[in-house]
Amino acid sequence: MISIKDLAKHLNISIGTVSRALNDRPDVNKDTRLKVLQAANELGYVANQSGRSLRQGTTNTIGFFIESGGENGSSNDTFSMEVLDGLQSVFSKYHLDLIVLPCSTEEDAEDYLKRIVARRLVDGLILTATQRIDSKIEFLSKTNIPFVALGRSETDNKHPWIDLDFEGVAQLSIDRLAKKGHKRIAIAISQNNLNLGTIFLNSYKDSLIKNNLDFDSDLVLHASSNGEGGYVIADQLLKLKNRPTAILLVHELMAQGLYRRLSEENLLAGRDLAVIGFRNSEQAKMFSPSLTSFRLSLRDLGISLAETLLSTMPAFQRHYPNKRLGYIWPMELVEGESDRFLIN
Amino acid sequence: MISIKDLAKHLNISIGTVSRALNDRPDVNKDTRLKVLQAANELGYVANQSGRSLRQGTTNTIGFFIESGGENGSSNDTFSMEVLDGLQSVFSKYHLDLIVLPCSTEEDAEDYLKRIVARRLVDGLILTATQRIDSKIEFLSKTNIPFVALGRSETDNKHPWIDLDFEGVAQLSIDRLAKKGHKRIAIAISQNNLNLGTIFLNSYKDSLIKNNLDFDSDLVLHASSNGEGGYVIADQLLKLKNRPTAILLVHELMAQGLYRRLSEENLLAGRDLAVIGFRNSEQAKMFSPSLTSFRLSLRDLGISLAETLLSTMPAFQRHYPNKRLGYIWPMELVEGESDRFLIN
DNA sequence: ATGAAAGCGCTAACAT
DNA sequence: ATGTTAGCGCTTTCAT
Repeated sequence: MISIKDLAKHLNISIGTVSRALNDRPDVNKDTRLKVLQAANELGYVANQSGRSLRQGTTNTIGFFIESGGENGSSNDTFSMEVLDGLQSVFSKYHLDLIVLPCSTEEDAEDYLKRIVARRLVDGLILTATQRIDSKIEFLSKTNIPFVALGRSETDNKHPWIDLDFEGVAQLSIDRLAKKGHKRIAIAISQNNLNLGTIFLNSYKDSLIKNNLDFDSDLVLHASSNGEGGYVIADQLLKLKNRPTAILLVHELMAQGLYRRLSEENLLAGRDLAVIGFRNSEQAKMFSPSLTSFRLSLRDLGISLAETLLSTMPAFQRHYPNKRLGYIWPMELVEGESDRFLIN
Repeated sequence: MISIKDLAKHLNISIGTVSRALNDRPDVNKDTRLKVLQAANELGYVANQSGRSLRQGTTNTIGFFIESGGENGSSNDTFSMEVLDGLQSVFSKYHLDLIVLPCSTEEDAEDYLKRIVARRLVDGLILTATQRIDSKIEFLSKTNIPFVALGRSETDNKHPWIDLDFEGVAQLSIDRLAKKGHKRIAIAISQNNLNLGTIFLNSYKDSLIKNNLDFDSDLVLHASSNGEGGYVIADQLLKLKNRPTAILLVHELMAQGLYRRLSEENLLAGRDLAVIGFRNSEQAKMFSPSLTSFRLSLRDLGISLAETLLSTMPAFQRHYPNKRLGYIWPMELVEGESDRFLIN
């Protein structure tokens, strides 16, 4: 592999000049710059990142933290891809590379982050899998590495975050169902430690009150955020002596298992039970009946995450002067068939 | 952030000894080593990766290449997570970190890889999104960076690869459907450039011949590998004057849209049309009717990918002496309800 | 068993 | 505008 020394020798100029030319410094002759860039291109020279990082103390790399090993029911799969693309569309403007840092199930997330930070692998981090009490946030706040969290947390150290509008979704859903005459509305929330469950549940309660509906703890169902979880929830729901007429899901994947369990009893969403899912994924439309759920642009979310992060990084914040610290990402109702019917 | 110099000063010994102690060199006093490790732990010292990389010419990092921006219909989402976990379970034994390298839709994959390789970001690569003719493979073969491809390619430069058993799936499926009396069996393949489509289609043809069934090009349907694609395919299928009685899907996500379109005509998979999906994801069981498809352990696949890669890396190949270059990953039929019925 | 020092590739400060 | 050189943090060779 070719180094800057080789390139300089090849051109018969000093490595200093080569470096300056490649880094677009102003104090370099136009012709020289051209020659250098051309030679670099021809010989396929790209700066060794370790050399640069060591010298500059910066890696030009942003890390996107996730937890691998989808067994735990999050499986936010398709989600990430589009978000990643949005992130990259911003970072690429500043020649920042995005890498995904998957923390294995076998490793403690905080230990993992400690290693990443200490090794100086990235200049900034995007955090996911935010928990209600989150040691990752606590740790990162102590270091001075810039980061932005996807998801609110009660562990709030004045760090920037963006979260989905769980309140809005819960409220709009309950309002809508109440208007259709539903009195007993269940809610399916995830059983893991993520913060969103709590937020969603609280908004659900508030919205019930607003609509003069009674809260019944029997109607709060817990399961994992996937198809299986939906099946379990439908099963619990069917066993209730006083069944709800509607249900609100914290994760759209749950709909699959829910529909399945209903069909086993010859019941149908949108006829026997009103169902509202959470995120309007590409799949929502393909359910039968199609799932009423909430749309958001994941790519735009990625863009906003990137901009928020950059606004906290000294080298870039001039580009993004007035970013908010916390931001609730709006979601828009997409009417489906799954909550079509009215209660007399 | 603390450096090895600080640590050495703190302990009143030379940085050479500290380095040796931390790297488990034999020629260091037991007590010294203990003291160093303890101090490192206390002060939270972790070696700066750039410094190490620069000196050693190695990064102790493996890259997992993917293409971000799921619009293109691959959306292999949940897939990756489990594979990643398998990979990490192997790499962690050797203190190798795994990072995911998402190539944005806006960037050419080969250019992206060139940058990654030239910057010396990783010691080895796992390639995905393998194409029939794949410039990524061609490029990587020219460099001397170790890599393993997930997916076969006609661009074969004696590089290691692992691929799913498309032949086996096609053959078992056709045999099974033929045995149930089906004479007209359609196949839904992906419209992108990935190699798997070709392989799947060829095996399908071969298996038809083996079962004395006629090949009809009308029964080869193309669409994107997602719910939407399944909808489109069902639509095409319904328009055929001479409809097939069974269909084989190259991607299980297609089943969603297919079921949907069928339901719009009051048709049902497993009663009016036999459907066999590809991978038995967690979702398959949650379809109604449940989807006959093929199981594989993604975690084990990840483990095998990792081992294959290591077997080509000089520093590790002694641990994995006799790995094959190419390997077809077996898949096991899981009977569902979607192909239940018999043709008289 | 330990210390001293070279040098990996790069950028930036200083010199010219 | 260009050349020269120190030094980022680390490992490893050569002394001792």
